[in-house]
Amino acid sequence: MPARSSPASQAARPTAGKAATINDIARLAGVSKKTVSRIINNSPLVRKDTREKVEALMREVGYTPDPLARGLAFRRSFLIGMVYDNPTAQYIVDMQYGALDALRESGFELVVHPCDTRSPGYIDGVRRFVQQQKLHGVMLIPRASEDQNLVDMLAETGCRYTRIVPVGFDDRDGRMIVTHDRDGAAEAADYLLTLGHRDVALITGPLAYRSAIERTEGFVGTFAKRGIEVPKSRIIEASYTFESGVAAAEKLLAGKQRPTAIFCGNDEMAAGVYKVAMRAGISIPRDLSVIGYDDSPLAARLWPSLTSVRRQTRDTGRIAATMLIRPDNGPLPVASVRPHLIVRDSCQPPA
Amino acid sequence: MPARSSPASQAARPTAGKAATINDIARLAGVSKKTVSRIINNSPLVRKDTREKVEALMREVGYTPDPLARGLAFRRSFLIGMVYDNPTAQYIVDMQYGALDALRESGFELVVHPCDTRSPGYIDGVRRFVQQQKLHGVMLIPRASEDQNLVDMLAETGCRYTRIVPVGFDDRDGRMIVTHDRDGAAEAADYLLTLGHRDVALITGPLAYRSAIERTEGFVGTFAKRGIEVPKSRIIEASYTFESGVAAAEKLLAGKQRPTAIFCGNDEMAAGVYKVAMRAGISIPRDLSVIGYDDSPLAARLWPSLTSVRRQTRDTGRIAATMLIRPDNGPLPVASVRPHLIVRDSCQPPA
DNA sequence: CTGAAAGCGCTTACAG
DNA sequence: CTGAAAGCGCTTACAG
Repeated sequence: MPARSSPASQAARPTAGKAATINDIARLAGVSKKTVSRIINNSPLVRKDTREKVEALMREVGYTPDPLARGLAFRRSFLIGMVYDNPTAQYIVDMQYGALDALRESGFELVVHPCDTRSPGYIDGVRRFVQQQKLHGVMLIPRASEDQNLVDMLAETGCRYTRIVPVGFDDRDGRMIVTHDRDGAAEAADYLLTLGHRDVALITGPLAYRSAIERTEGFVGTFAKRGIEVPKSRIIEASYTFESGVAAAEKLLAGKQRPTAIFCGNDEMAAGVYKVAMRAGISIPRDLSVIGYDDSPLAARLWPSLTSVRRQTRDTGRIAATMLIRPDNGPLPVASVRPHLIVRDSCQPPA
Repeated sequence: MPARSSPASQAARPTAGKAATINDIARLAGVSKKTVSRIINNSPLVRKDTREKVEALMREVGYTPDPLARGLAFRRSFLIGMVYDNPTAQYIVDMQYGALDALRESGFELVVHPCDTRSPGYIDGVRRFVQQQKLHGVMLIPRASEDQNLVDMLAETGCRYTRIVPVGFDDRDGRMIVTHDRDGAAEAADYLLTLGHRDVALITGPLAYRSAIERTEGFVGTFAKRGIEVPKSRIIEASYTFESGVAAAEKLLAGKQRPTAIFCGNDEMAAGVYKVAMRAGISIPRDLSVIGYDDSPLAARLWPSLTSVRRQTRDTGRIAATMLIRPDNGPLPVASVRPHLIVRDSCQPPA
């Protein structure tokens, strides 16, 4: 059989149907595949002109390395996991958008993993997710991010992670983004103080979560600084749901001694306050001022539109993902995101 | 060097730190790795007792095949992509939950890919996503699912897909889930007719989308069957946003000749109607009945709570993902999901 | 700065 | 029904 029809000489260029591989690039460029590999991985051990020649070729051929093959050799995939236990759809979607902002053109993809932190096996579920997929890293979203058992498991398996948490968590590794909830609540309190409110109430999320504690302390503390104590009877612990907001509002708005303003731990519960007030003929904001937290789509759609504390959710997601795909995995400075008040139509000075 | 300390004899059991591989299982079970591979892939060409023995061993060791290695050999990953261009967060999250219901314990994971169908390069973006990740399949969510160019690109690259679409799309391949929007709108119309409404109005989504057309025709057609024509002046095309709902409602509610009821193509626009009505002192439902579409969280949180058409979003996502991971890739019967009306407090007979 | 060999953990194609 | 060889497209470990 004549040697000239050897497969090697036929495959001088990759076929249109099949994608080019590292071998094609190496052969076409006249270098070893190891050199191509070095270029893919941004190794400094490549001469500049070699790098440029090969990179031009890769662009021309439209070559991108196969993440499956790279993952197998690296023993680590190019997938970022997002682990969350949060009922607020807009928050989750914003966080996903933010993460994808950072991941775009990076070769990494985002794999979603909602879970139920109250179910006993959930940590094992995350462990299997992380280990089977050989995840490059995971983003821990509130409230799952507050679970130290989850973080310990991740540290034990050696999986890198970033946590999105309020102030008050151990920051020795630096891989966290701190959401200054206290500041957001304080800004809401300042605003109400400025309007002249003195008799205010608070509907908080479950105080088992640090974020709920931070928001409560931020609000109550700001009034305390002005010498105004918010009495215990004006603070109701609810569960971040609409229904729990309704129940809390019913208590607060029952008697004659109503507060002139209510600050809610999220917009869902604020919507519950709206419902109770509307039903009772209590006019917002004339008879009652209301402030929410989250600045969810709900806030602008309620009537009157709801003043609320906006979180930088998309930015937060972007920062968290950026941390995970940094080439070096050393300690990082702790990142901070600050909430701020969006003033709409739900507050005015007390009557 | 004595032969007894050979690596092979030391590695009789996989180490605690390292996960077992197909080689460990094969050696421990006394079969070839090819036989283990057949068992992983549910090949019928394995004797029953061999299969049971090996499966027991895999459970005992806690073995799961590496999706990276399998993907490399198969030339296809174990990832399902979700491609969407939809602003409604709850809809997207529900669809993700549904897909994950189907993917749980299957070895597949869900990779999200939001995109902007109005940007010129978006189809190339999806193509790169699909090809680089060697996706097992993609779910096409409305409204991206209506884009024939997208579907054509996918067919060309050989990537399997499922589309979630209204009635009216080519179903030769069967890989679609039909969301009978027309029926949902008809049910809303029937309900208003039963309450006695005759002078009704309609705020639709962009009629460039088949789903908006279906909802419009379902509503108008049901009135037509009763001999009632909905005049063109009572039909306003908006863009599914809150703001566009506000603008449409302002037109419809301006003069003295107001309709007694308004059906909206989604809840966002219905919230816009609420805002305009509230501001104008038009009482819902006394002076005006309103129906939305989506049954989003907003519906229950508005006051009065909004009657709305519920879509089986989570079921839809589950069915779409189930289709994609079926072992056979042949033609399938077209799946159907039916919307239904959730009656709340926003409608009553006309004054 | 560059490369040849071996390996990551699976499957395909072939043989029996 | 079972298996030995080669290969998927990369990287690691070593050598130069």
